[in-house]
Amino acid sequence: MDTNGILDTLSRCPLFAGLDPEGRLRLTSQARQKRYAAGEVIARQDFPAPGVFIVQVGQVRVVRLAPGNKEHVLHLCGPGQTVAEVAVLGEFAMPATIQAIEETTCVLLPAGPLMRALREDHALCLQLLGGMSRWVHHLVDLMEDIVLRDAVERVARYLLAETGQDKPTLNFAGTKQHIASHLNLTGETLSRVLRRLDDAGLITRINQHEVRVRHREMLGGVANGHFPRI
Amino acid sequence: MDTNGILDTLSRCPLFAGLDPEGRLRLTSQARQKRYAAGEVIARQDFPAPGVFIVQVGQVRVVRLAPGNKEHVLHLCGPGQTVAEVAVLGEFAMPATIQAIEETTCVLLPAGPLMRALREDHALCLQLLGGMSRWVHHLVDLMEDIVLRDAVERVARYLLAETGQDKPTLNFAGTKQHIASHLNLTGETLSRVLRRLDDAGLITRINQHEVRVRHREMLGGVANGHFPRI
DNA sequence: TAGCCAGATTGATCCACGTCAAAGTGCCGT
DNA sequence: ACGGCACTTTGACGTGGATCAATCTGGCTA
Repeated sequence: MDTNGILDTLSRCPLFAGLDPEGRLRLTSQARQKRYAAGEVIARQDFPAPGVFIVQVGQVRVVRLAPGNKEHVLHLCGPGQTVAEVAVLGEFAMPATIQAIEETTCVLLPAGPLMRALREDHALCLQLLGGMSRWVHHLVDLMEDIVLRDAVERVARYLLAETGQDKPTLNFAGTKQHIASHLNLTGETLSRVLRRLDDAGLITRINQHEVRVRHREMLGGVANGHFPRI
Repeated sequence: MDTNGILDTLSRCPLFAGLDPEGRLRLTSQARQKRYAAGEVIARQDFPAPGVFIVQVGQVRVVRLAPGNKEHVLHLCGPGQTVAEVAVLGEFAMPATIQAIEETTCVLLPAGPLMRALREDHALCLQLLGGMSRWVHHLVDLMEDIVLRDAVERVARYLLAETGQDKPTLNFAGTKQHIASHLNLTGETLSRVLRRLDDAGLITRINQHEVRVRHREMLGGVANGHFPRI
């Protein structure tokens, strides 16, 4: 087992980075590395969480499933991010399914040892508390987006959040459907919105998987409800 | 200052009930009791959180405000429930406004002392971690409701959640607008939905403020997408 | 290189819910 | 008992985004 790799992953992960090396080492000894194919389900909604997963390589989606083939992508996670903390720490069934959307490797910190570590390690406890607050904050923001903003605003905000003026190009991880679902849109609507933004000259669709942001500040205006007259 | 009352409130509050009496006492010594008129703002979005509030008497709403006079009620809290934990523990600005919707008294645990206590008291830390997970869980559920279910289903679920077969009658706290906003509906739509459910015989609208659930299991069916043919 | 297939795009149509407007209801103070 | 006022209910109408149904695109296999 690649103990060094695991240790390394832990120190790169915001949730565990603040820990003292000794505590990290203790956790590492219990951890396992897991590999998943694209599309594979990592942990299933309504089942107990096997532990906390830290994404090492690849991309993972957290998706809530509901009757009638409905689904909603709560979160898209890349390397360094953690999933399933909530279910583990709250000791309830997974509120959502975790699925790899490309070939992915994760570190799994099994629930039992983690909870035991938690009972002893105060620093770890504080770290996780912070991480959890950030989760709530993120969810509230997501909620605001979905409830209070229309499609164009949501897409504009997403584009701004995922790019910077140093890195104006965004290439979509996985399918656009996943992104659309994350923004609570259909693929069709996302497509149409991107077209409108392109027509307005705010972005350029380079190809199916890449978009370049042209005017950040104007896009910011759109995100706040001022779509330029056509 | 009513120290006994505060201690009592803490032991009744799920978040602090598990604490040993000594720890509770320490917290109590720093706590203050506050009284608010109906409609008064307790803590404002985007400002630092003064501390954690525990509702003693009355009713409080947690509401997210957005440009364009838009708002969304994230949570309605009664006695024993806590608000603002997230902002305090995550050490960021309040993601939402807290407002009394009737005459209300709260216990305020100021942020500084609470964080200091947190650094020393491991049990407290674990308690809060659990509470936070429950918050996330609640938000994810709320999200599912809003994103994946239609108006009738949401109202049906709300009615079921707020009543029991021993207590089939629900009387609305505050205005119906607040409830409607919580379910991401307008007052008008809520009104229409209640009427339809009444017409179908599933509930009875006793008066403007009270509803009686007649057929729990049928309402459960409605909540899962089977509205009876008219 | 042709052919295939998943996903993306575009257009046409639909519908749940919001918005606006007009009663209706019930509570309060005088 | 009478207004007045805030909230609710109901109706008429508009619309954003979903749905359905063709193409279109681009990567992969043979």
